[in-house]
Amino acid sequence: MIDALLKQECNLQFFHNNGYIRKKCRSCGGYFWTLDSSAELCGDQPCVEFNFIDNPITKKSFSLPEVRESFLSFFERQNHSRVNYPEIGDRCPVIARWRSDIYLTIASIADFQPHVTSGEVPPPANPLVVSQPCIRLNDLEEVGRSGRHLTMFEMMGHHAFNKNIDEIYWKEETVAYCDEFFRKNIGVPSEMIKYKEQLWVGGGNAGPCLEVIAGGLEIATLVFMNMKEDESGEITIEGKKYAQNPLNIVDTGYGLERIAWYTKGTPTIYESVFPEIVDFLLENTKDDFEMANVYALADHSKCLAFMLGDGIVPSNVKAGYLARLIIRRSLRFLEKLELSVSLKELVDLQLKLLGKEFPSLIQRKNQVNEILDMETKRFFKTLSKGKGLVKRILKEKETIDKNELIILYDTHGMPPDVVRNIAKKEGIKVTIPKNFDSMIAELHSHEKKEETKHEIKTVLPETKSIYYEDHYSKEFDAKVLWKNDTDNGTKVILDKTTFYPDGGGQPGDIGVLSSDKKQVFVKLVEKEGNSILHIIDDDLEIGEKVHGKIDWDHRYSLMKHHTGTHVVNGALRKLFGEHIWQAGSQLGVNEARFDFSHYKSISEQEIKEIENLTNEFIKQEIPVEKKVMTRNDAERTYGFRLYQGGVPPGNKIRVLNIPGIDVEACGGTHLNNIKEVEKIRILKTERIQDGVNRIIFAAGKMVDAYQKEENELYKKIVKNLGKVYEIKEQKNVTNELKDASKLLSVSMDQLDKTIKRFLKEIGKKEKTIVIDLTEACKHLFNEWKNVQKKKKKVSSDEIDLLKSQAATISGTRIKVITGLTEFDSIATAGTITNEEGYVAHIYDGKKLTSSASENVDIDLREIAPEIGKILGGSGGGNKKLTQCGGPKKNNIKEALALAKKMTIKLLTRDL
RNA sequence: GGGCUGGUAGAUCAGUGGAAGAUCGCCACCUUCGCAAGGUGGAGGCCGUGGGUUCAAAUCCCAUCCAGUCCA
Repeated sequence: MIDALLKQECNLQFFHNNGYIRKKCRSCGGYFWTLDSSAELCGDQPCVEFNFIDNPITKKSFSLPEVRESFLSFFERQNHSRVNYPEIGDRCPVIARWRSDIYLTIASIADFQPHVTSGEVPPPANPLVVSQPCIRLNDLEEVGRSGRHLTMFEMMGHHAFNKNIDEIYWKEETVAYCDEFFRKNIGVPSEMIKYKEQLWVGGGNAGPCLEVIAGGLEIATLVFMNMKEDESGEITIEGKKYAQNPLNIVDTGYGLERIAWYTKGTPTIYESVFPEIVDFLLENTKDDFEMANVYALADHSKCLAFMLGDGIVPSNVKAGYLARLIIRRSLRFLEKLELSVSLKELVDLQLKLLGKEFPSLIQRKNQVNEILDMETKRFFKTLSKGKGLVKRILKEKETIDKNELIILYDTHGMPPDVVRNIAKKEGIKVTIPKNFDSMIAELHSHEKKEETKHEIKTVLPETKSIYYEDHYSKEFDAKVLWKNDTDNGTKVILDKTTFYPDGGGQPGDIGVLSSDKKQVFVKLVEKEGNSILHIIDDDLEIGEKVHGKIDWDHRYSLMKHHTGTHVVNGALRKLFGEHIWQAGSQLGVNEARFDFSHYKSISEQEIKEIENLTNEFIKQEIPVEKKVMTRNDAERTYGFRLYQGGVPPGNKIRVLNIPGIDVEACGGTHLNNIKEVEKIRILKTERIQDGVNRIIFAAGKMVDAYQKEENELYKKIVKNLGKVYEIKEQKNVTNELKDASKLLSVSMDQLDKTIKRFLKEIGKKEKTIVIDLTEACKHLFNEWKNVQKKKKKVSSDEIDLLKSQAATISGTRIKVITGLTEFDSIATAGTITNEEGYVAHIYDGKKLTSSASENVDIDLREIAPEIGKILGGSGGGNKKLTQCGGPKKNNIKEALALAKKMTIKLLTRDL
């Protein structure tokens, strides 16, 4: 059925007019179009070998920029527009910021998915042409070895989006353009080109396609995307049903690097793509090396130049992990090649070479350098830690089996071949299972949780959102359109509202709705589609007219925090660089938290800088622009920077612009001028993940509230300390509290409690004069440590005193001691019985320790539980040392008496 | 987003419920013309933090913070 479909779909007038004939490949059975009537093979791999190596077919050999420019300008002449974005120019970034389903840009069409391809958003231009840098990590192992795989490549594409079948152009023109481009611009003779019929499937779409093959190499793919996955579709492909797509999309992909390679005919693609880098590596490597490693490293370093240059921050999550993966692979290739250059220098060279064609990359040079430095250090630290681990395992077990290899890699990041090398040096052979990678995959394959979403679709009346017309509207009149009683309360939908629903990190409004009869409280506001649901604590009737009023203090504080978040974001970017990107955000009435990508933790100094810059911005009293723009206009004007908080659906997006500071697509409610934020104070920063930091800050009045709280805590602590420490100066309260909690290694809310405890435990009476709180805490901590030490070190006077109370057991030479001490009972009893001939039972107020000298033949475990019982507990230990205790501390005399009695009984048993 | 580790002396790490250890480093002394090395002795620990279980917790349980690592 598919064969028939393809035959019909690919039966183009172009082929017939130009003398092409349709043939069936003798090897793979696929159909292809060719001018060569004697051709029996489709020309694709593996049916034929490459025949352009060392034998370039074109007259001219093309460099990458030459191929790119030739392509772009050819299609410009055919009325295609180049895409263009501020900051990066004629392309999209390699990190797919506008998409939530993939991390990396994997094809030129990815630039336009999902909104353009679904028909929801018009294309930025139609038709258009782009040379899109792409990254694919699927065939990582093949890179460098196969001679043709790359992780980073450019996919050139001319795209047309047809609402009707062929309003722009469709199959005939596509093939004609392609033919002309290859013939006239690149110089590929027509008779060398074969068009192979295929079915293309991917990302929920499908369509017929023609693979353009020359010299055994697929140099372009022309996809005619006209189907989409649909349960009620009539065409079945690979078990899934497809129906007609509302758009007929021309999706072409021309391999920039492959075309250059084809014109140069070098042994592998790598010499054609980065000749300078390959040469550079060869100059700097030692004699004995594998060429595949040179190629892979050349590729990876270019990939990194794009990843890091486009702002990916290495991390253990998401796209950041992919960057780290490539960094670590590169570092290992560097080691294997024994190169005298660092990864940083290598990527730097790549940036230098790419700078002309991709100027935005080189602007991030400093951050890229710093990131690579840090990542290199981190990797070697991991390796040296792992090395110790491997050696310890070898010492213990003298072998490393597959389970240990898996643990070493999965938990400790030790690549198996590195483990093998370490073991080899120790003279132990380790075999790596062939299916190691799949074993790791298997390990992780059970982790996915199936999320079942039960979407009950009920048609709800729509609500008009007043808050967008005026972010400051506080009251309104409306009518109840719908209601539903649930466990959480009654939900009502009004015809219009200014209650903001919970979403996008901004909590919903609270307030009241009043009718003629009563007033109900709005607890929660939710959004479902285009309806806004108010969850109320009482009941309202459908059709009732209500007057709504939101809790303005609540909302205004949220707005301050929301606009404040954007200002903080802008300040961070200004201070640290363009790699700063929102990773999450949650607003509150009291405070807000903002997560962002950055490659290191924020220092105390930096916190001050962020705070200062943010407050400086606020003082500039910049008006906030709120506007609704079409997606294309917004992207053209502001770039992908817009999508900080995720990608909004639809063609119209709300743009919040604080000129010169920050611009984002944002559906929240905002202030009219940033001066209304008043001030911002950073309460805390933390590193929530590798490569992701969190700032928690307060805005407006809440700053004072936090300051007040801190002042109170400070006063309380100083008062407690006052009995023992006379504090002369009050310095910066925040800093002093921070220092104190750091010093005592407790969190701020534990500070008061801890200081109280320490004061009690040192039992100090006399007063000490100190400069400030910090010094008082230092002093307190040292005193406390001394007390702890003293407790463990028993004074010899105490020992002598106790020994003098010893009673010799009649008929033996053994002395028994029972007594109380201020010192640690274990230490005391232990010290006594270091000398021969003693049994000691010592109580220190917490527990009773029984200890016997080495030469005394006694099992104290017979005694411990018995005397423990008297104290209301139990006891145990080993033969010569037991401990016991319990809550009934008043019974201690009785317990000690029994201990003595039982000791005598046990020791005189055999007499 | 999910999984797995680890947090004990300045560093690297032992320590599976009963008196906190080893190695290196540090300090002092001995040995030496001096250094390296060796010998003897010593200092250095809120066992990440908070709770719980227990007569008793570095150890078991829960939470939390920090660090590492793998996967999507």
